[in-house]
Amino acid sequence: MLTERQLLILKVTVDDYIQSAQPVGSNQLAKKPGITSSSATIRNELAELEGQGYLEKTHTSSGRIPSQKGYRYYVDHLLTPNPVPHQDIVQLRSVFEEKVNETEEIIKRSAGILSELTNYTSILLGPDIRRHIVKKLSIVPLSPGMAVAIIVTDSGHVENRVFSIPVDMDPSDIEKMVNILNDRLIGVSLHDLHRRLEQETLALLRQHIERYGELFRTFKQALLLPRSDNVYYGGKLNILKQPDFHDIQKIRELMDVMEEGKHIPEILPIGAQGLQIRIGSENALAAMEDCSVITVSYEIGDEQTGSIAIVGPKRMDYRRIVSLLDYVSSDLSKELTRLFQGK
Amino acid sequence: MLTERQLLILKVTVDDYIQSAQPVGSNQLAKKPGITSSSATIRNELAELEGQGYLEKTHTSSGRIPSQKGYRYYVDHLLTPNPVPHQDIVQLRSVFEEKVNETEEIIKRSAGILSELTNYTSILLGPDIRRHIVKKLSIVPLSPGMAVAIIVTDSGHVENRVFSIPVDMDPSDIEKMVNILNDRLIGVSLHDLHRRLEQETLALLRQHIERYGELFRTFKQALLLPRSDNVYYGGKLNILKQPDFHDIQKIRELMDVMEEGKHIPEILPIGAQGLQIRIGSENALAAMEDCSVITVSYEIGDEQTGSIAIVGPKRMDYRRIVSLLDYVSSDLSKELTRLFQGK
DNA sequence: TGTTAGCACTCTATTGGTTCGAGTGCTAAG
DNA sequence: CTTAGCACTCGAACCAATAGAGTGCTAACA
Repeated sequence: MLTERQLLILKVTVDDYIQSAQPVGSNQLAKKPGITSSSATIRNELAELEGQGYLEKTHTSSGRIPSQKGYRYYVDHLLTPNPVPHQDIVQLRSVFEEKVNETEEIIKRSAGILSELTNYTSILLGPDIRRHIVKKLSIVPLSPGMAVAIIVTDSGHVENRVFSIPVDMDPSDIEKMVNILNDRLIGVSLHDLHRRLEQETLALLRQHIERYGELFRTFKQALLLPRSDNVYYGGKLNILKQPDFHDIQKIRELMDVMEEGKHIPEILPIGAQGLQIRIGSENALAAMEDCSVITVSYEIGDEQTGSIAIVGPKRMDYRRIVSLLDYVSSDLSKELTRLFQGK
Repeated sequence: MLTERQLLILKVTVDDYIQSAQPVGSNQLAKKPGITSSSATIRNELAELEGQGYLEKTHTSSGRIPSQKGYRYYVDHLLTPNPVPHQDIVQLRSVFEEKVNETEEIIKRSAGILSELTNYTSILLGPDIRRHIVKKLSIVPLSPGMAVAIIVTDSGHVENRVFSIPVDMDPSDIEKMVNILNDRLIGVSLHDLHRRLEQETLALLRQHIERYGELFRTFKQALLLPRSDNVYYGGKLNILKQPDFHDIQKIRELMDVMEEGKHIPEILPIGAQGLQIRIGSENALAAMEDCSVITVSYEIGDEQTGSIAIVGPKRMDYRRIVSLLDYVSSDLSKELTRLFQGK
């Protein structure tokens, strides 16, 4: 195990490397405030830390950099929280100062601010819209063969799809259908919508509407494609600011992974509570083996949850980001719950 | 002016450079089919073309690369169209084969395919939504103090905003308001909506609804923010594939410009009809001085227009892209008009 | 026994010199 | 007007030498 002095040296080494991105040597460390030993002693300790796998050398006579194990130990045991600066708080709070009412918009803007503040990339995951409850359904005819279906949920989220209807459909039939749908489906979650649609309304529709078949089929199909995702990125380009990423090939792989929100399950530990840190190869994706991801969950009301993540180089400023995410998580939980609680 | 042989040499030089990204020398050119002169003659002609500003050297003893003027001459006078390959057509047509009915979705997917096909970045601009016509308005109460306003347009586009309402609002008053709004505003364009809202409905609302003031104010405000933009990008990351862009700083500037759809007016010649090519510094933005942008407009019905653009390096494959955009433009015009004409 | 000064050693990064090759411009002959 | 020939230029690649930062080890010291 590690002595007090070794812990100190490990911590200072990681801190310094996080700050400078340069391998750190014994002389440099000896000069740091808080360290009293001479460079020779430090050299011995560094050798020991390297022997135990916490540090690495880039080449035989270079300074040390933290290994994966070193970072892991650092975040698990050596991380001292530091308060979020007032300035950051002001900027984060600005999201709530403008009168923005949509959950989605708030989350989106938070992502932007978070990435600006950190110079890393942020990923915010909104609450699972499938748990939202149908508040109202409507169908608006557009042209003889087309109509748009609209679903409003209790959160104020609006889903809409254009679908085709029989050309000579009687408008009153559409109205009847909307009435039946609303009668039966208000209060149902989006998750259950499709099933309930079939179970509860099909028979009724058959009973009251001529030529319900074609209409019902395209309508059902329209609702099937769950298109909109609720992932918001901030500062995807910040990757380009990090000196750690100089290989254009690597950058491309990384941005590719983040491009379409397709790999979210692999990037974020969904469902995990509280704060999670994944360092380097702890990430599921090969493209992210040089990255660290810090994730924290937040809650809206008692049921719904979302995630906030920061993606940066392994050499990211863990201390700052952890504090920041802690703050944002509780702030977002509080404000979104407040916005939501009136339901 | 230029002789026949000079024109030939200029064309072959540009073609070769577009293909190889390497400065092209006299020996190389002499070997090309279609060129009969010796390398010495070609050297003389190259010197002449350089003298007239069509070609440049990267250093004293290098081969030639096209100058801005050279590219300009090339696209204006030397571009011979080549038919769009069957394979590309198949891929482009696939957008219309799936039953996607939303204009926006079609445009979005076209952007994706176009970028895949070209390995450049595509920007598609949808028709100006402000010209769309209101088909239906509705207000759905969410919670005591909140409601969501929904506007459906004739194109099937749905705009929605959450806004606050007086907490003890009478539900029947909201219904009245919706009736008045629909009565007066259906058929109005989104562009005129705000003005007409005030002119035509305010007096009526005052007459029929208690405490219309607060409701009307927040409703109006909600409709004011014209949030959603109708710009779709495809393959933003393709920039990273181009060997011309190796400087990470440049890449960042470029991606920055394209990030938020903020600089669209500067990137695209909006309103221009037909095909436009902007080469290098002909672009308005400094970040794009190493890029070329090829733009083509398309029409939906007789009134609405949009733009399709491809952004690539100056050394882009003008011939291929021009043909491709010509095709896509007419195809998109045709299909979207068809989708739309039933109105 | 733990700490430290001193020193030889290692490895990188930088610099300058050399060579190789592709390409040019010019001249003179065809 | 065209072309062969040749001297010249410049970048890229390679190599050696050097400086500098850092290490590991040994021996002296508290």
